[in-house]
Amino acid sequence: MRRKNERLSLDGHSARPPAIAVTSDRAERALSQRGLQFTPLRRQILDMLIEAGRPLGAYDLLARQRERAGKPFAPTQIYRVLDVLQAAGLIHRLATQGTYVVCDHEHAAGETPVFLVCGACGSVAEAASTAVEQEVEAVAAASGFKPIHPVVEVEGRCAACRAGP
Amino acid sequence: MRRKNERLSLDGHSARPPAIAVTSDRAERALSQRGLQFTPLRRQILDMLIEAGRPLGAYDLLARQRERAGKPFAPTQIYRVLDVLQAAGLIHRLATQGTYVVCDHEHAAGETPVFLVCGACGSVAEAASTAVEQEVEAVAAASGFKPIHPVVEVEGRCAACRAGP
DNA sequence: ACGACGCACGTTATGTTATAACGTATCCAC
DNA sequence: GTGGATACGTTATAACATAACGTGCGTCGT
Ligand SMILES: [Zn+2]
Ligand SMILES: [Zn+2]
Ligand SMILES: [Zn+2]
Ligand SMILES: [Zn+2]
Repeated sequence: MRRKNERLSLDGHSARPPAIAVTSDRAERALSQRGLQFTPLRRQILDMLIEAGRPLGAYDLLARQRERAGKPFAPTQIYRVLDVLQAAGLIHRLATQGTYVVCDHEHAAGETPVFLVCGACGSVAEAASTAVEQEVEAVAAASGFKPIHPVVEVEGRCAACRAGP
Repeated sequence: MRRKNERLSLDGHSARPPAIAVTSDRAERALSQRGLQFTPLRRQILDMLIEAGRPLGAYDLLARQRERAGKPFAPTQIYRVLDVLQAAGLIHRLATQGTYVVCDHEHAAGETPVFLVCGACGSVAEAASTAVEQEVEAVAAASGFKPIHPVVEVEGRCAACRAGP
């Protein structure tokens, strides 16, 4: 049962900018749709994640923000910003690592994000798959379970690390 | 005796042998195949997870082991045991929760474990799906990524919680 | 004007999960 | 008997996350 409506928007290696650039406009819209604002602090945290081009931990962001602002910051503040950005669909949390990464995609309903995490170089690529979503749904349906938030993270080896040292 | 996981764990599409109980024999075999031993400490931790019938955190296990032994234990010791049991395929770590749960299945190659986590009652059912494995493989192949360890955890509502309060 | 409300941010403290680094003992192959 | 692998003990620290409470500010209904 091969589904042909698969969308595989894979955006290569994390060193490169995302295919769908996360712009101020996108963030602005995503937040204001929810009655929230794209404040300077939120912009700064999001910018850090964009610039890093890879997942960062909350305390990593905390340290960078302290440098950047020259002021003390508390973990709480970072986590609050991360919660908001995540709720707005601008970033994802990687459960296997406890890190946060910019979202590459405009997610349509019926698509599950799939994260390809290279165990060698640490790069993470985000894809979105309707087929994975459907198969997960099938597994859940078999036990009467209703999926709300599927998490799919795959540890493995990226193309670059398979090719050379 | 605590209520065991209900037999929700089906796999996607193919008939497969029913989930097996985790016995001492299974543990003994799984470990010795790797040149490791099923020591008293390892047995105790595994037993706790079996008796609990649900995922437990490392520090939860630590506290129980301290009670049980009347001796002080260090987190390191627990994590070492968990690492060994996980490597032997006897338990799984749930990344979304930071907890550990006994494995329900004899996993065949080509099957991805799928965890159905009820956000209402906290129950976790394990399933195994070849279809999910294949679709994840397809997504990975599109970017030259080689999957080694797929993680699939689905937050949602279990059959019981959908039925009534 | 005024109060009630929601959002955004600041601050202090604490809780939870996981690993580093080093030491001891045992067994077994060479 | 030396070296390697396994297993366990101990101390300390790192990394991730939340609780609880307070301030300021704009908006809205009255
Ligand atoms: Zn995304
Ligand atoms: Zn790589
Ligand atoms: Zn399993
Ligand atoms: Zn439930």
